Amino acid sequence: MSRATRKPSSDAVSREEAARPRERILAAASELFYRHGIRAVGVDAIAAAAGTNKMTLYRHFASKDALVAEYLRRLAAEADAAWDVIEAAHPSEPLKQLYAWLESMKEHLVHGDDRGCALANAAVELPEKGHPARCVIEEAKHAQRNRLVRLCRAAGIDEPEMLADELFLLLEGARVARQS
Amino acid sequence: MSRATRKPSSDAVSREEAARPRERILAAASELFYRHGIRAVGVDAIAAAAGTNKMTLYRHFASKDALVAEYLRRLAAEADAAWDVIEAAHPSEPLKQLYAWLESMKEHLVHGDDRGCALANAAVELPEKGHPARCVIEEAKHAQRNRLVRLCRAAGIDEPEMLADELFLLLEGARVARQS
DNA sequence: AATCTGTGGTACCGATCGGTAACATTTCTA
DNA sequence: TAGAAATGTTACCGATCGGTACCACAGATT
Repeated sequence: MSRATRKPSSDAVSREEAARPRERILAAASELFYRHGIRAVGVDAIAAAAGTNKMTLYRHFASKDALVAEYLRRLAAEADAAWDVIEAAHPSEPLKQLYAWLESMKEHLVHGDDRGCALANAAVELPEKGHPARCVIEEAKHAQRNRLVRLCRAAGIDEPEMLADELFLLLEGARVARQS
Repeated sequence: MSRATRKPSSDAVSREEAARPRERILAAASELFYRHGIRAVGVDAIAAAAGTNKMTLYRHFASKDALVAEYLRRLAAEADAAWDVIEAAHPSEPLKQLYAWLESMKEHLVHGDDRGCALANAAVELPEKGHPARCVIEEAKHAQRNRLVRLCRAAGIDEPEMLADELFLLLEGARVARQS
């Protein structure tokens, strides 16, 4: 009805908040994919939620699969950025970084995020080997685990890989258990 | 082409192996749902894999959702039966039961089952609150956890709920991590 | 003013989905 | 053996899916 997505140049604010269609589409897709599942959301619904239409969507993304891949790539990048923030907050204090990470994970578990890990969910919904999103998922998960291992090692823990795997699996388990 | 699903009465073997359509449909659905995901499998594919057709499927199940619910109900029942087998194998030895359970879980993780927990996957694919399958999933997961808690308590463990939750989450995490 | 690019709008395509109608066929049972 | 019940077969329905063609309209550039 009363959308105000027009005239992005005359309004300095809308340049930032009602960003270019590509960003709005990605934002809408993120929310809908996470909340309702990837296969449950059609491209029409995404375009509508982004305040645009299907054509514009397909001008920015070659296919729905490409959009899904980009959605997961963004998630992986955000997770990596969160790691960087924690690292910057406690420079050269790996143990504090570890605690900060655990705290942030706890926060995600307690509030919101009641649909678990978006990457893991995507892996469940897209089991086909050749899907362009699968390699994104696997790479991201490996990166997360490696980063955790590195941190445990830097913290001087005896068996860094053991603890990292344990934490990693516990976190994944908690996220998947929260849904049921 | 050369299906031999006819004449179940004249052949004593086919009475057992090529069972009634309802069982064949459930078996086919179980395999397809687990391997490719629930939303990715159509009723036509299930009927074809079961050596029958869509009409017969709909004579035994009111809808696809009902079939999904029954599929999950069967899984929960099988898991419960596995518990009973372990319990019967080591009567009044809860610690041995616990080890046997861990061993069987390890077995499931190492061989096959590379798509994780079917119930958890279903929870990811069917996030809608009102879906008939959701209550089945939640009830089954609660039952699993309760049984594990009871066993830990019977084994004389100090904080049975703590250990049970830890094992439970680790298992869920391992299963979901195996996919990525 | 003319043009070019990005976007919105709409209508449409072929495929597939869950689900049903109607009828032929087989199998069980009385 | 005759009828009842279950199954097989085919065609179809409306809805939705991912994806595209075509044209109108806006803003920026020259």
